[in-house]
Amino acid sequence: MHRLIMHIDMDAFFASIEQQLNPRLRNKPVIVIGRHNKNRSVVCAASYQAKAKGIDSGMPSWQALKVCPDAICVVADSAKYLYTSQRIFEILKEFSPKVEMASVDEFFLDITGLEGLFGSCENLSKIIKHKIKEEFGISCSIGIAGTKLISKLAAKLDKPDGLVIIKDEEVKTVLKDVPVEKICGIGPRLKIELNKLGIYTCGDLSTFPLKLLVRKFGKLGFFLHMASKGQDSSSIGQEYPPKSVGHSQTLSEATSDIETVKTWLRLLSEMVGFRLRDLHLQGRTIHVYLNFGYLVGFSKQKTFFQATNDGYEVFKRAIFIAGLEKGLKVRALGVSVSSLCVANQIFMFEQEKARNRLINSIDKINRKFGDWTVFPSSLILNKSAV
DNA sequence: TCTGGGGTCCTAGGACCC
DNA sequence: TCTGGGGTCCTAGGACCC
Repeated sequence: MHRLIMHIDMDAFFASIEQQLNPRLRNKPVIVIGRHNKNRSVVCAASYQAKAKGIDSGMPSWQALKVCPDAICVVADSAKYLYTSQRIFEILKEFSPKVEMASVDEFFLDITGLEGLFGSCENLSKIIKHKIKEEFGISCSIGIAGTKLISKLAAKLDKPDGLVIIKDEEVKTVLKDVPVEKICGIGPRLKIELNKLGIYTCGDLSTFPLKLLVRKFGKLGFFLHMASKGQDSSSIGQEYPPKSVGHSQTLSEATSDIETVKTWLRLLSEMVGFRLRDLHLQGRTIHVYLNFGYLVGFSKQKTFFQATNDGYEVFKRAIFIAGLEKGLKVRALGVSVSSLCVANQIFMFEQEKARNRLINSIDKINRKFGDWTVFPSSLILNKSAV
């Protein structure tokens, strides 16, 4: 049986939620930004009224405000969006057990065999759109095709509130004139490289010799070839544990004070440790990243014999790896942990056992009364920034 | 005013083992 | 005499996605 994949792409998700929750924002150009400082943020989402003025996500917010001075800025509240996203996931699960949350605002649904049950794909799409609209007051665009790749492309072709169905026999014709950069996985760099080879559309890409693509791009060459023909065998609904957990922060202004840098590393390490413990994971590889300005910085990593999810331990290792020197002007920094495995530490020594009891108690308090009710005293100067 | 923060995957070179 | 080839792990860096 032919597979049938539905891609559900929420329209201006963050901005739509904000407009729905605050009627004063409706029908107005709204931009959702990542942090309070309008000059050092980027647009996470723009309402369709803002998009009409030329604003789109990823744009620096100062630039967005230059383009559209009357845009209303709202600071992103990821907990709200994640909650809505999970609720949408639950709704979709009622239709098919094979659902996948591709990102906070995108879902894949395997609807193979469901057309009969709901009359047609169009009808099923209408029902899903209606359910989401009824519950959250927001719209989505739906793409349906035989593969994840093409269904995702289809959903983008008619936004907002669109529905595009691409049948297997139509794929070749539809893709022929689609610019290569519309394919998920082909970004700005790859676009330039392909253009240099005279490849501008998926049609161009599909007739380019596979041998040459592989010689130039390696494994990626295979993907490009398959993608240009709309072929993609990846399945839906497989859940994988995370491969890394990290946090990073851009400072409001660059600092050369090592103590401030250490304080931030401690905070980020504690946040990473807390999330790892929440996920019942621990990791052996610690990555530290320090940025000193535009395109200047480094990232270092080291793999340790013993896995950890203790924020203080992550911090100590991060400091060791970073080897902080005087005179560095730090603008942004990050800590992440990978080489993850299930946390099942056995503590041999009384001191370790006591430390573990302490961490568990702090986690319990913080879960009950909110993050950072209890926090390391060395963070006291910076708690306002948390 | 001058680009966030969360991730994934791939590559290439080096070390090391058998 | 003096070194093949496969495999794995580690590290740094880059491209890409939302």
